[in-house]
Amino acid sequence: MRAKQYLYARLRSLVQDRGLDWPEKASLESPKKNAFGDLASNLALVLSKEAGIKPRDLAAELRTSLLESTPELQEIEIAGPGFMNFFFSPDFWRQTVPEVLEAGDGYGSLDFGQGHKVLVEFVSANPTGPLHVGHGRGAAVGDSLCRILRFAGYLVDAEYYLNDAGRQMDILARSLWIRYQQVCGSRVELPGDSYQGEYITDLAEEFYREHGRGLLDLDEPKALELCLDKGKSRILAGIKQDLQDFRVEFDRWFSEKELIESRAVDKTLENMLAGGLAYEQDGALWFKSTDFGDDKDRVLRKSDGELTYFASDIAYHAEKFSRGYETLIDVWGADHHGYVPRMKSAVVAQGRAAADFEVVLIQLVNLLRKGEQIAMSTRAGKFVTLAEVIAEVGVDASRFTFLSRKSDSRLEFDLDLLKQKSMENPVFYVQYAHARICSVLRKAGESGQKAEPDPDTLKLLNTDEDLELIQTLERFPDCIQGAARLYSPHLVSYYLRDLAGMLHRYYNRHQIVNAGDERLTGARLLLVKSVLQVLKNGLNLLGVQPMERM
RNA sequence: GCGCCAGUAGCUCAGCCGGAUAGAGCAUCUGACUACGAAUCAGAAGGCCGGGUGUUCGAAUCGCCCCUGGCGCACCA
Repeated sequence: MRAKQYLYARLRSLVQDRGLDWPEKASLESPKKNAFGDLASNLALVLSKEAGIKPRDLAAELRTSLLESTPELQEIEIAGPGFMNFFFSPDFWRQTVPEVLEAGDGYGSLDFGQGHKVLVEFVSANPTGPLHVGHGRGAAVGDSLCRILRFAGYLVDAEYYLNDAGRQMDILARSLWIRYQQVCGSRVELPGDSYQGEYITDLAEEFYREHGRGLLDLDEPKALELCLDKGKSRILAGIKQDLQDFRVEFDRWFSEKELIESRAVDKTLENMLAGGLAYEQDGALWFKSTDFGDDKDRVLRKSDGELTYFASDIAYHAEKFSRGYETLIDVWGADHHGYVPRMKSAVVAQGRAAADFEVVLIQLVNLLRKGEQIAMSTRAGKFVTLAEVIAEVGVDASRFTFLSRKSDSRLEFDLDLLKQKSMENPVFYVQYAHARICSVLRKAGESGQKAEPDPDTLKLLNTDEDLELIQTLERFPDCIQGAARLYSPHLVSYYLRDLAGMLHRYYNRHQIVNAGDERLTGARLLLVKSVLQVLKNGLNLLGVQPMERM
């Protein structure tokens, strides 16, 4: 990041000296191959036409003026059709080490978000049953995204939208009511659309222990109301517990029921009708979403007077904006992707830019045991819960795995594999690197070997492995920026695997403690300390614990 | 039928706002512990980037057409 900013500033002023603007398509990136320099740019290629000079000639001119004005640049090579490959002096790179150590837990944090207010809504599972593995993935991604965006300079709140109104809650109440009657010995059948999971029976039995057969004397509506309250609060308490165990925090739990009771939904519909965004037809109220790019108009209020979920979702999102958030991010299951254009059009209809509302889609989790797929069905109550997964493989391995893939592609989650402490399980690879450094530092402490971050000491970090490691540390802020810009936590986990790999390589190649030279040991201790810091910062963003011992 | 996502090494996946010889881990084979943690490392092997076509100096990446798989297309939630 530092090198890039430094070079960008200088290149840009050279471009401006020619009376030109920095072209959109010009790149400045660390190339895949070391031979292509520490940083490489296609600037000359892209600018050539506008500047009226052949790419390689332009590159040569830029090269000359840069080398004269910037001592930090050791060499610039011109390659191929006109790429410029920049090589910084080792001293420039080595400055990264004290920079990391000085910034500490803040290393990698950015002003990229510029205090922009963002609301991330995720999980938002109906409180009709415990969270399962799929919710776990959404929880891990949403939570990690919040952490990353905060680190990147956004003001972020995390919110859980509680669908505690409507038909699903009624079904829950009825399911519980019938199970209760069954526990009391009545011969009533569970309707086909009921929740059939065992947790309902457990709740019914708990209910029985508290009230005996007393509820049987109540009117059915009264009994159902009790069942609804009881079921909802118990299940919600379970969800909250699971999320807490999974290290997922929310700033707010937003109740749909309260939204409706506050008449916010009605008001939103009235406004839409008044503003010509909605119309009545066939006894129903319709949103003219086709005016905003949707492929058909959508119903807001059914002809029987019931609100659709879409109606309360529109009101809810309007409400979020009214609380001052500039960008709304929703984390949804990928099976809801068809809902995205409709929600976008609603946001645009409310006078917001389409980009103010973004949806991160989470693909299915394919749960495996011994290589065999485990079939799941929510309605039938046959699923593996998040709590079970946490108990079996632990929070760290689960979270890291959930965050190790692009969220929009399917994920294989093999319970047996994740319990193994092998390379099949990359979380250990990264945590091991962290623990290894801790161990080295302990050893160094025991024998009183110290690290002094002065320039002369740092100069001893002069091998290829030293510089490679340092350059990777220097890229950490770029990684954060990318993850924040693309809403992609998995980029952080890939980065950490890279960094851990380099550390392991370094460790096998170079002696740190007892390196034979006190100052050399000191220099290497500084280096691994800064690696430790970056591993820690990165793991924190994933919600994975940096272990000191394993 | 329409739309969205995916198709990259035997397996699981990165890379995708165009960039140079396409990467990683696992699995396979060969090596490395009398110094700091071998849960590690070094090396080998492995590819018409689903197929075709266009755009251009340059395409895994962008456009169009097809094939395959998943998911959506309600006055459902």
